[in-house]
Amino acid sequence: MLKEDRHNIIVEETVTNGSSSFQSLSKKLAVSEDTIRRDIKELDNKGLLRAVRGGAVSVSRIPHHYRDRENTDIDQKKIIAQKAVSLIKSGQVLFFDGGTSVLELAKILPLDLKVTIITNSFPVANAIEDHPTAELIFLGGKLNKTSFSTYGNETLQGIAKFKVDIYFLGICSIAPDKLSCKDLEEAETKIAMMRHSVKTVGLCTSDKINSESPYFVAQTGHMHTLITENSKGTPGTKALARLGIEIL
Amino acid sequence: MLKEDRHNIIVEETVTNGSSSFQSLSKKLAVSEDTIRRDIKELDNKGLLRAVRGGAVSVSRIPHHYRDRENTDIDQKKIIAQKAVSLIKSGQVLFFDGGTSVLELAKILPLDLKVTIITNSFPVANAIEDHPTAELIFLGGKLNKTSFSTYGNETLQGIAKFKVDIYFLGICSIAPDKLSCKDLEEAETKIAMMRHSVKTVGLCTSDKINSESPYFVAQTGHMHTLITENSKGTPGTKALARLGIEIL
DNA sequence: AAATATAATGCAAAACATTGCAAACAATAG
DNA sequence: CTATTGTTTGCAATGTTTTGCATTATATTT
Repeated sequence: MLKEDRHNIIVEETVTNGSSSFQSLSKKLAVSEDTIRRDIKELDNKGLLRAVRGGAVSVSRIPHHYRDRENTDIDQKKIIAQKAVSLIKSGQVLFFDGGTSVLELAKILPLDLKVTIITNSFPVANAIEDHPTAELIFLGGKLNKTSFSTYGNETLQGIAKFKVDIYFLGICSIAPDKLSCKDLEEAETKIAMMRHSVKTVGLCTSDKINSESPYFVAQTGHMHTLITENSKGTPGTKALARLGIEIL
Repeated sequence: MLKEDRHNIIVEETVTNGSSSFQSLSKKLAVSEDTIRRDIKELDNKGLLRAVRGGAVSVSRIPHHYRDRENTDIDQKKIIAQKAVSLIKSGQVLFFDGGTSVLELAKILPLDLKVTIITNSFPVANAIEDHPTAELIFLGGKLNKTSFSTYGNETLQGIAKFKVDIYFLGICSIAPDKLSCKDLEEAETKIAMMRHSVKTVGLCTSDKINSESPYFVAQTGHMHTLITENSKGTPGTKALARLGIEIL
């Protein structure tokens, strides 16, 4: 076996599993652990993976604190994303904001869908990068290093240039009367996206229903559809349904 | 058997398997390993495959996708980035374009440097995300899925709002008289960045000197400084130095 | 702090690459 | 037909890289 082949297998193994150990690779490739160690050191230098004690881990463009958030309630978010995707039709233009449920939607976008996605979120952009037919317009602006999205005047002006079909809104907190979030700039972005879309669809794990955050986004009634992972209505969703919001 | 036939078989074997070894080819084609070695060296020169220790690997999965390009000539790019970083002072505002040498510069930016970086490149943005003090302004626009950078009217308008201290220009091709690149939109972006910066610093691995690409960017003379990994001047760099370009 | 596991280092054997050379072969001109 | 030239091929000598093992150093756990 060529060294090149071995390197490819190591990288592949590491990327698909998220990590790999000297032990397992040594057995799998029938070479000593020392050789694997040296291989991984080389691959680390090339930036193809990161060498750690005991083996290697895959390098991810998106840091951990975001990743953690991304992976909480992942099953619920997948259900929500599934429901949301059924609302999208080819040819539409969509706003995606920086929420993690919205990101999940970006990840499962059917490969034959020809849509234009406008976003201020780097993780969303990374997800769409690999999509064959979706077009992406990224909103410029200052970088928020915790949410990995852009904000500020530049971003708001960018949003104002469009009037899109659907805005997929990641919900931080929803009370019976109002939507709110944890960050002033994020709130401003969400407000602008709502104003420049025909229809607003909120994505929300049900634990966020009946919670509040410091920064006001909008009256709940301005949202057209709310998607949660829970199909049978809860008291919270029923109250929102009475306001005329479609619950999915 | 003709040499031509042998070459065809070698390429075919290498492409279908992803790789091939001197040993197996020698047995299969009933010639010595030395001959195979010489064949593969020839085919490598023609670009039909890549010679590696022990055999050859298929060239199909090599540089065309950004994530691969990122890792070619990495050592040279590191040298270039080291030289470039010495030009940066705290307080400056900088344009970084989407070149891979420029990305390397973004990665090694000293942690105490307080600069504002304006870029249209996602990889650069990802690199700067981790930096504690650098501020990042991202230029919105349409996404180019092969270079992972934005382009178009939106991007150009974004650029036009600034007049920065230094533009770090990733060079695709440089001939004695002109800079050029492989993509119309990329060329437009580079032109705009040059116009809206006080000083343009080109980063360029020396194999790109005296090459040409379809889309014109600028007269070479509009660049103030050129950085290559090769410190002792080559005929190519000396010609450029005579045009008044500082060579580092 | 001791015990244990893991990683870096030096080394020698093996695998592989490079170079130079001569034999084999083909093409061309005299 | 023969001499000349140029190319291709295999072989041997020499130089380089890779690899596994033993040793020493460094983390991690108890």
